[in-house]
Parts: sequence; structure tokens; C-alpha cells
Amino acid sequence: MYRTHTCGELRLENAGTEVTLAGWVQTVRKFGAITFVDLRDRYGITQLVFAESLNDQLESNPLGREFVLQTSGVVRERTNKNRHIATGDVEIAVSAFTILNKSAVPPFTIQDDTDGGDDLRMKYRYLDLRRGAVKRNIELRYAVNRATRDYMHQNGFMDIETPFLIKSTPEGARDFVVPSRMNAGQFYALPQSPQTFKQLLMVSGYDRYYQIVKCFRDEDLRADRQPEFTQIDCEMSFVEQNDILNMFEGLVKYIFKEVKGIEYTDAVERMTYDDAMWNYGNDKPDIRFDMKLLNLKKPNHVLPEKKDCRELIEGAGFGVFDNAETVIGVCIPRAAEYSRKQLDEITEWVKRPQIGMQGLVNIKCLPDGDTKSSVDKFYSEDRLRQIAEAAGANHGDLVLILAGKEELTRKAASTLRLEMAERLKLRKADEFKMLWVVDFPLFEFALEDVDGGGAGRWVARHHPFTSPKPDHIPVMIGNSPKVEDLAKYLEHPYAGIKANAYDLVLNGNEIGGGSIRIYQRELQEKMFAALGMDAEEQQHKFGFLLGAFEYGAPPHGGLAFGFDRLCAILGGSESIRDFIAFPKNNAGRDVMLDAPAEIAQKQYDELHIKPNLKG
RNA sequence: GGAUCGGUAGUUCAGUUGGUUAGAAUGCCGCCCUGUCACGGCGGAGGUCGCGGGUUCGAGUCCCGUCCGGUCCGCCA
Repeated sequence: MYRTHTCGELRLENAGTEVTLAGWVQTVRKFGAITFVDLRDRYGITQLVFAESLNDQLESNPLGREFVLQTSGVVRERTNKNRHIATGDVEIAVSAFTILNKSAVPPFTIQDDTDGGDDLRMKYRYLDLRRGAVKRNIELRYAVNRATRDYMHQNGFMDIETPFLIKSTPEGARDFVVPSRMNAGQFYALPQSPQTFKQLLMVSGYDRYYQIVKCFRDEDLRADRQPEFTQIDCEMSFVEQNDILNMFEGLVKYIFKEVKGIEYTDAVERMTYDDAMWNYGNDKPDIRFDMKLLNLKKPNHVLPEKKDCRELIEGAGFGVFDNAETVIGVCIPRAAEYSRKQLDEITEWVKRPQIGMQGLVNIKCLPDGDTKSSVDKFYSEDRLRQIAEAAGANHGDLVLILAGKEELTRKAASTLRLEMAERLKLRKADEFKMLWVVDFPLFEFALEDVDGGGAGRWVARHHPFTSPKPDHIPVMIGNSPKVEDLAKYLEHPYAGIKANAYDLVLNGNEIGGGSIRIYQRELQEKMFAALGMDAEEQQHKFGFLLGAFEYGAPPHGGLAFGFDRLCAILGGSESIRDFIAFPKNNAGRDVMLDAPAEIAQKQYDELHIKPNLKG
């Protein structure tokens, strides 16, 4: 028997018992004739004491960091207790020890505050995973997994596995493909999600399905995006949108309770996409703080008009505002005291290429009620005060105003809002606020081909299986089935046909999204046609689904959560990498394996492919 | 595809207008130390300044290229 206890479980009441422990050497502290060793495993750290009588043995078998050590001895109460660790009341008076394995000196310290950089940690990920900080993330991930499975099981959902080797039907993201050896010249694709399979399972009558499943997308990465990532994928039959929203906000609340011990009792607000864009410039607003955007110009067909604020800025002869497509203000609470230097710094920040604004106008609402602005010479103090009031500013607040092209300005205002909230420490990692964003547009216009002379095309904002809102279905099926007419109806990307689609947003992060699906063949065909697919292509790509819809497909809908991201947010981190045991880097590489890598010529031959490398 | 920051000892970093033998902390090795737990004290070893080219009497430092890593935009739900 290698061990009788773990390194995390011995307490004062175990004093006097003979135990055997096994673990890794965290530190060796030689103190004159006696030697202290901290022995670590997954469960904790226990102090070993080697008395003088063992010195000869230690001399011939010296211990080093990360050696694997088995040791026996009697548990005894410490004379000097350590209050920082759970086992701090006791220590093991070592009577015998065996070095089970030696270790090279690790390239970084195995501690929460390691001295290792990210690159090195990823290369030696198996050592990094020994660190408490990473271990706690992996444990949190398992806790979220377990809570999810509990909740889903309690609510009658079945976990059904779906295949990883499927057919490439690129609609949104680029597919990862796998060459087939037995079918020369043909390829599988790895699923971007089990979307069509879960819909087929609904047709098959498995009316509550879920899966915690790997998905694959061959797109560029970010701190919160990996090429292979995990979703909590769910689908239900005989449900309306509200049934789904209720069921899955319930899931997240259950996870909060089980994993974080947080009773999330508030109702989850439901906000339309249009309202989110109007008030926050963003379809995943962080509503832990207010700071709503003030639209100072009627947005040009971009959003349904809520309130015409033009009179506040028009007629002053300030060309920047007069000529801009959009003018948007953000009220920054308690920031009127910002110095010229600070304002210049923020101005430079919005002028960075990533933001791309030309400049930044400010209005200071001074504590004494006076108003001071960078555009004093164009606007009367009364007018400035009116603008500030419309932005929700009180004495002591600062209003920042951006002007320019609609989409750029809205995005910049949204980013500025988040940045200022970050600086004001309004985005607290231990505060959680959920939000459903509903009524997304069914389509959006992809500009990808426009620069190259193409006309652009309509694509599904969510995916092509999303149902339009019921009162918009006639537009699809009725009198305007043609793409041209549809395009005419959709004058601009933010309006037009709305979908029965919804996202769950947590602290400004999209953690899940889904939709009520199309379940009638005719409507699905119209949808495909709207996306530019002719009958032949529809049959080739999705014939199996259209066929299934002819055999009694029930009304159904569902959603999928980004599991890695959910874990990262619950763990208070922006990056999902530390919540994945073996993640890939920015360029999609596994630096530990050094993958991807070249394959042997024999493998190319078997797969009937050859590389076509330029240069 | 683009922007931006970084690459100097095992590790994390400093390194002045270009100027003697490139430093600190930590880790590692040796010696001392009987209650440490970030132990302490003394000593020591450890460097292709990412790589290639250029400017210069002289380059860690300036210029060009390239590779690697971080973050972001495009892309992606």
C-alpha cells in the first residue's frame, strides 16, 4: 500500500497514529540537525520532520524539489502551528522514507505565484497543473460539469453522444477537416456544434437532450477562444422560447449555488437586441453598472428610433457633430475632476487603430454646477447642461462624446463604456449579473465580398435553422420568397426580420445562445434559399434534415453554453486557457506536444493527398 | 490578413545620449545552523543579450529582415 492518507486530510485528532503518505516534495528546509519537508499532493500539504537519526540516510538519498516521496511515521501535534494550511496543526515524525522517483529541477516554481511565464508554463503544462492556482480552476471546471449533469438529469434530459467525424457544411465558421483513407479524395469535418444531430434527436422523440461536448472551429483565436472548445449543448421539444429561457437560467442559477454558493434569486432581465444596441451599443451589455449610451443623433435607419435628440446638437455649427452619421455620449460617474492629462490619455486611447476614432469631446459637470467642455465655443452652457442631463450626468460627472460612422462609433462608445467602467472598478469579479438578450435579427448582411466587387450576401446571424418570429414567417413563406425581396425588406443589418433567438449574457460575456428552430420543410427551404442556396445545394448539404422534417418533426428549440468561458467567468478570469487542462496557444499550437506537426510521406500517400506549400 | 507590446542568467526582470569586465532578485551547487514553514547566514557556478544582416572605431542599445510569444481588429457564437 503506497499510502494510508492523503496529504490534505490529517488533523489534530489523528495525532498518535502511524500513517504512510506519498506525494511530491514541495520544499526542503534543513534546519541544523533536523529537516522539514513539505509533502504535497492534490489534496494539500503535510509537513514531515526528519530527526537527526535520519541524517545519514538523507545524506545518501538527498531530497530535491518535486521528488516523489513515500514516507511513514507517527502523526504528532506541532509545537509551532501553521495557521495557513488545513493540516497546520500536525506533522509527521518520519521513521522511514523511500524516494519513489527523482525529479529534475523544475523550470519554474510550483507555487500559486509562480515565477514562470505563460509560454514556459504551457510547454511544461504537466508541471503547471500541479500548481494550486491552476488546480483550483480545473476543480472548478469539474464542479460546473457535475452541477450541470445533476440539473439536467433532474429535469429529464438525456446525455446522448453525437459523432465527431461528420460532413463539412460550412455555414458560419471554417471547418476542420479530416481526410478519409478509405474514401479517396473525400473528407470528414469535425463538428462546429452538434446542431443538426440534436435536431434529428428531437425528430426521433428524445425530447430533452444535452451533451457536454467538444466542438471545433478553424478560426483565429483570442484569450477566450480556442480551436477546440467545450459546449453544454441542449435541445428540447414542445417548447416555446420562454420555456427554454426559464429552464436554462435555472441551470445557471443552480451552477451558481452548487459551485459558488451564491443564491441567485433575482429574475433575469430580458432585453431586446434593439434595446441593447441602443442603450449599450452592444449585443452583450454588462449591466452590473448603468452608464447607458446617449444617442445624440437619430441613427440613420440603423435602429428603430427611440428618441430624437438632434435638437441638442444641431445648429451650433460644430462640423464634427453636424457631419457625423452618429453622435454618442457616455456619462462617466464622478470623473469631472479628470485632469487635462487624463483626458488626453483617454483621447489617445480612442484614437488607437483598434478603436479608430478621430477624437473625443468632453463635458465636465463640475461639483458646483458649472459646465466646462472641450466644445465650449460651439455650445451655450445651457445646451451643454441639457446634453449632460440627457446623458444622465449629475454634478461631478463627466460626459464623453464620440462622433463618426454609425457602426464604428457605436462600437467605440460601447468599448469606451467598458473601459471607463474598468478604470472606475465597476466591473467587480465577484459580482454576477445575468441578462437575456432576445429578438435578434434573423439575418445580417455580410460585407465580405463587397470590397472585391461582390454584392455582399445575407447570412444567418445565428444559424440557418433558426426560426423567424411567428409574425415574420409570412415574409419568408408568403409573398416575398425571393432573395431580392427579402433584401429589400431588410434595408439594413440591424432591423427587419427578427428571430426567435436569444443569448444569455453574464457580466458582459455571452455565455450561451440558442433559438427556436425551424421544423417545417417548407420554411427551412425558404431559409436556405434566402441564404443563397439553390435546391441542389440544399439537398446535397442538408437533404438528411429536410427529409427528417417530412416525418413528424416536433416544434423544438435549444441552446448551447460556452463551457470553458462559463468556467473562466465563474473563476473570475478573462482567459479560458487556465480552465482547460491542455490548451492551445494564440496560433492554435500545442506548445507541449509541438502540434500541429508534419506527417510522414507514407501517411500522405495513404490519405491520397499531397501538401501544396508555397515558397 | 492587419495593429500593437514583448524576447537579456534555469526563471522573473533592470540595463542611461551607442562606450571598460552586462546587473538584481529568485532558483541551483557547497559550507554553517535543533522548530522552520517566503527559514536564516556565508561562499560559488551560471549569459550565442531570439536569429540573420546593416550603420559605426565601437551595438543588449540604432536601422532592415525574420522567428517566437502576449493582447486586440478583421474573422468567429
